[in-house]
Amino acid sequence: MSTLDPARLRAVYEALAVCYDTRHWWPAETPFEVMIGAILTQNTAWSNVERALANLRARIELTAESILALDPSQLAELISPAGYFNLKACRLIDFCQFYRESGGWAALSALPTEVLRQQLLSVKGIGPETADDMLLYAFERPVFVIDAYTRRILARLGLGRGNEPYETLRLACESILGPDVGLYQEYHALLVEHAKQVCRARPRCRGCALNKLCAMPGAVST
DNA sequence: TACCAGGAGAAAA
DNA sequence: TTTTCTCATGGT
Repeated sequence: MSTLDPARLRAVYEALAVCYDTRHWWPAETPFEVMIGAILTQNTAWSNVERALANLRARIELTAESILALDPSQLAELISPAGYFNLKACRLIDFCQFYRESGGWAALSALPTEVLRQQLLSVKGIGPETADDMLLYAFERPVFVIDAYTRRILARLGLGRGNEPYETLRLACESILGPDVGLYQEYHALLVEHAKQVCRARPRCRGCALNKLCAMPGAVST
């Protein structure tokens, strides 16, 4: 059972929206590049992912065929700034094989959202968060992304326990906010930006965009 | 030097 | 079913 309060969930968005500029938050030239970035950014700061993407762009055109044409060790070397390079090289290859065998962008983007989500999740190395990043930012489907920042901030505000199953939290947020791709993209970006810029340095959110919400009943003041 | 970052999968308990 | 471990570089 979710403890999400609809009014407070919307208030969080409104409070953050006036504080951060998240335009071009997921910078990419193509949807495929978004998907590659989603894999590379697993447990990795975006600044390091940018270096890896720059290395790839300097060497090849960012397509599934070009990545599959690379030698795995060569691919690992190019993406090394993003960390876990051997692991992520395998994941990129697995994903590119899936992408090509599924018929590429045209075929995948024609699938219903839930079917597409299950297909993405069937690829080794793509978990719920990575799949939902792809669905929201590449395929522009109304899927709310739950990441560690989202859990942390919502739990701190008393909008959850912080340990709910991924699907429980995602469906609860989607139910409250309604299917709105633009809102989901913006909300996720705002939560990440807020967590990066304020909450990490100030665990109690004092003086931050969510100051008033942190003081409301149910919020965690640790 | 230690910790964290836009996770996921496998192994162990 | 839940928890722990592994993968690894770069910034603070």
